[in-house]
Amino acid sequence: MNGELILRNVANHIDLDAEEITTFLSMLKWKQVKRKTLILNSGEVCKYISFVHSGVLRAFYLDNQGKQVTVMFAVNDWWITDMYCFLNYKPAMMHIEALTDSHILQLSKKNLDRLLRTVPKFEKFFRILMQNAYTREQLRVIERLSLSAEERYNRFLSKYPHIVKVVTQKQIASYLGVSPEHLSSLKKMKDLKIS
Amino acid sequence: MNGELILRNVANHIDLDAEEITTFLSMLKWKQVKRKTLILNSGEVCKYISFVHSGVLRAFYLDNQGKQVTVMFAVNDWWITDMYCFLNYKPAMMHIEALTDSHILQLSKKNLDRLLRTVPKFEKFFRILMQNAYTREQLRVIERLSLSAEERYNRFLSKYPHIVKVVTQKQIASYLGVSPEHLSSLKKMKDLKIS
DNA sequence: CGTCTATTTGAATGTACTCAAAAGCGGTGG
DNA sequence: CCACCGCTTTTGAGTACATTCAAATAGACG
Repeated sequence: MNGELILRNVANHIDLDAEEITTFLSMLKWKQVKRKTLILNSGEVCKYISFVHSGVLRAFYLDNQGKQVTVMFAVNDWWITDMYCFLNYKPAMMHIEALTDSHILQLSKKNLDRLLRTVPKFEKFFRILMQNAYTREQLRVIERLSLSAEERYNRFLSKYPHIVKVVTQKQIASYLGVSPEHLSSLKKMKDLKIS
Repeated sequence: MNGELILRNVANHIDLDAEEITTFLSMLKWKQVKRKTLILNSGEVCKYISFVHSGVLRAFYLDNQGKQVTVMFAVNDWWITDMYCFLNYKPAMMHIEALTDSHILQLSKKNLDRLLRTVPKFEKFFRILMQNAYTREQLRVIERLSLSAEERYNRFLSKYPHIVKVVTQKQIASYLGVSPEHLSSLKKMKDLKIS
């Protein structure tokens, strides 16, 4: 329960001196959340970007038929927020829920702006964060457009084995864009092939 | 044929003094490309990020069945590259072609790195560029997962009317993830509804 | 003007969805 | 500690949406 993990996360991309570390840490708010808690509700302003120290969170969008669309999962050492709404002070489109009891560190938009002004190095850090998020999301688009449901499922399994262990199949289905029933039948076909 | 457009693009997010402007411009390479030219081929290292001064470009991915998947369009005042491969010196996954005769300004990875070191303000500029790219791509994922082909087509029409005018229907189909035949029939159904 | 590609049209096919019901699993309270 | 409850997963049938293939038409470019 200290800031080591997040500091290492930052240190992957930029070097901070002791004072900058203090400034940064002072802007973060520790939060402990229980399983099934929503840390963000659609409609409310998304004030924070959250770093997951431990646990698993999920962002999802409720479409107009009430279906949950899983936008992202976040396990420890990941950042999560409704980025568009966070950056633009807009009401959130997404919900963010804890899938397990979790410890998170929250940085408010105000503190982020202050941080970027006072410690410009963080511009670089967030540039890289955004770069990675962008290229990951672009790859997801490409895979959605060029791969079958089965291939997408296999890639998910090999890319995020640690996530597979901790989320339900229904949630994976809604991330991949297939119905849970169909995902179930894909799994069955896979088993038949093996045996 | 001067740097006004790109300087205004940059000035939207950061303020540069005369010297910084000179430095920046000196790192750019003007290029004139004819319709149907590939400025990037899949497999070759993606050396440049390109700013479109005039014309229309398209990035696409060739899937293992030889089908073209349109990753993005870029009209004037937009940036385009195979971001992942550009940033990581990897062989490109995409092709980038000019759909019309175009004027572009190219910034090499080396110059970008140098620019970020010598004019740190550009960290902010590229952070914002990446932010916008990320949130746009995330919205695309959400729309792909929650909207029907018809709705996605309608959103494309209203969001990118200027692009609709200059690209073929087949290319739009491959951006939206539907077959060109099906997009054609969607259009027909729309016409019937109106009349 | 001729050629090449895009678009349209229609038929047959397939992939994935919806709906309904049964089985499995985990968490909770008695 | 066990029994029950609720949610997830599985299974199957029927359906819908979108694809593939083939052929005709229309448009764009040299």
